[in-house]
Amino acid sequence: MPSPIRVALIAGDAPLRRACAQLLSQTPGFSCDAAFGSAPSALHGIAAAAPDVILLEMRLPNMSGAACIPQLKALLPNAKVVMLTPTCDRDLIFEALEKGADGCLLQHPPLADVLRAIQEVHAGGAPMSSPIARIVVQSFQRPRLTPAPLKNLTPREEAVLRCVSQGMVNKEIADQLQIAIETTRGHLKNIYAKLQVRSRTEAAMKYFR
Amino acid sequence: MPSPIRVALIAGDAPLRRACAQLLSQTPGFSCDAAFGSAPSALHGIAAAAPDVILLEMRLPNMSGAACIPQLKALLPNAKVVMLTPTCDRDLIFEALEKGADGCLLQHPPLADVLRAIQEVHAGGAPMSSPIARIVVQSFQRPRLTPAPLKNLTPREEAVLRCVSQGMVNKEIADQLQIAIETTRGHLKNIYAKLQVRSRTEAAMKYFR
DNA sequence: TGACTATCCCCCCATTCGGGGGGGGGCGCC
DNA sequence: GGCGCCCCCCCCCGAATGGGGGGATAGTCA
Repeated sequence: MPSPIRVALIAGDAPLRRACAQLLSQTPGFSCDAAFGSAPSALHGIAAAAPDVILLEMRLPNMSGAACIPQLKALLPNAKVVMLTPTCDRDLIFEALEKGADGCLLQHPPLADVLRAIQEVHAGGAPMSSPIARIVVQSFQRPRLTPAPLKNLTPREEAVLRCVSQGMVNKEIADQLQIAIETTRGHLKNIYAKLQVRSRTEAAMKYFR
Repeated sequence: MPSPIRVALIAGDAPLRRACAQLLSQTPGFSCDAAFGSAPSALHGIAAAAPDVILLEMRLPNMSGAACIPQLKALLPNAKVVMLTPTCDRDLIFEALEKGADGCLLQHPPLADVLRAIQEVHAGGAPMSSPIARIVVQSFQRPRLTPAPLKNLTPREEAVLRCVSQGMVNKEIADQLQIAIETTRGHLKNIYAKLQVRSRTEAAMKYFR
C-alpha cells in the first residue's frame, strides 16, 4: 500500500479548515499534517510538515493567497499548490496561476472533489473546478475574438504594422519591405485611419493587445 | 428524464470512431447522431445532426482538426467542441484552444473518461486530460519569468511607461501625471536606457510583451 | 467601359521625438 | 557631511513623425 499523500492546509476560514482537516484525516490514502490560519504562520511552520500538496485559500487575512505561492514554492519546491477560491474572479485566478498554482478549486460546493483534486495534482495534473477551467480555456480564445477590426487592413498594411510593432522606424520598415519611405508613411496613414489611432505606438498596441 | 446529450464524432481513425460510437449508443443519457471520417464530410453533414457536443480528432486527413473549429462553430454556435489529441504537443493544444475548442482530451487511454468529459463540457465546463491541463496551467507561469528586466524601473518611470503603452503623447502623459513635459521626457530617456530601446513604441512593446 | 481598390511614390509643414547637455531639492545610507 | 538615487525642471538641435495635399499603375468586378 502506498504511503498517504501528505496535505497541508492554509485557510483563514476556520470552518473550512476544520472540515478539510477532518475529511483528510479520515480518508485512507491522505493525511493532514499541518493546518494554518494565516500566511506568516504557514511560511514559518510548513517546512517541518513537508507536505506533498498544499491547499491554499485565496483570501487570507493580511495577504493574498496568491502572493505567498512563490515563497511556499521556494520552501517546498516539490509541493503542489491547489488554490481554493471563493469566486470565479478572473484576475484572482490568473494571478494565482501566474504565481505558480498547480490547481484551482471553488471552495464552496463539493468538498468531496477536493480528494480527487489532491490525487490529480499529486499525479502531475492540474485540477480545476469546471467554471474555472472554462475561464482558463476562454482566456485563450479572447485574443482571437478581435481579429476583425484590423482585418480590414490590406496585406501590405499588415506587414507594415507588424514591423511597427517590432519597434522599427519608418526607414527600417522601408528597407525591410523594399519600398520607399514615403510609401511606408502612406501605408501608416491608412493604418491609423482604419484603426482609429493617432500614433504608431497606439497602432502597435492594438495589433498586439 | 432529461433528453440524451447528442454527440457527433469527427475522427479519421476508424477504430476510434467505431469505439466511441458504440460506447455512446450503448450508454443511457448519450446518443451518437453522426460520425464523420474527414473535415469536409463533417462540415457538409453535421448541421443536420445538430449535436450538442462534437468530438473532434486533432489529426484529420488533409486538414488539421483545429482548423475546422471556426467553421464548426459557425455552423453550430451552441455546440461544444472537445478535441481528441494523440499527443501532448503544446502548439497543437494551444492552437485548438485559440480556435475555440471547449475541451481537450488525450485520445489514447481511457475512453470511459470521454463520457464524463462530454457531460462536463455540456454543463459549461472545460474538460481536459491531466497532462493537458498541466500544460495549460504552466503556460500561465512562463510569462512571469521575465518581469525582472524592467523591474529596475522606478515607480515614476513605470507610470510613464504605462501611459506610453496606452498610446499617450508626452503632453498627455505630463497632464496625466501632473508634471512638466520636460520631466516626462527625462523619465523617458531613463526608461529607454534601462530597457535598451530607442523609441516609445519599442518600450511599450517590451512593457506589454 | 467606368468605379473601386491596392500598391506605390512625391510634396509641404507643424509638431513631436530622441539624444545631448545643464540644473535644483529631497531622502536615506554609510 | 558626502554620495547615490529619485524626482523635478530647463536648454538646444537634428531627425522622425503625423497630417494634409497630389499622382501613377495595375487588377477586379459589374
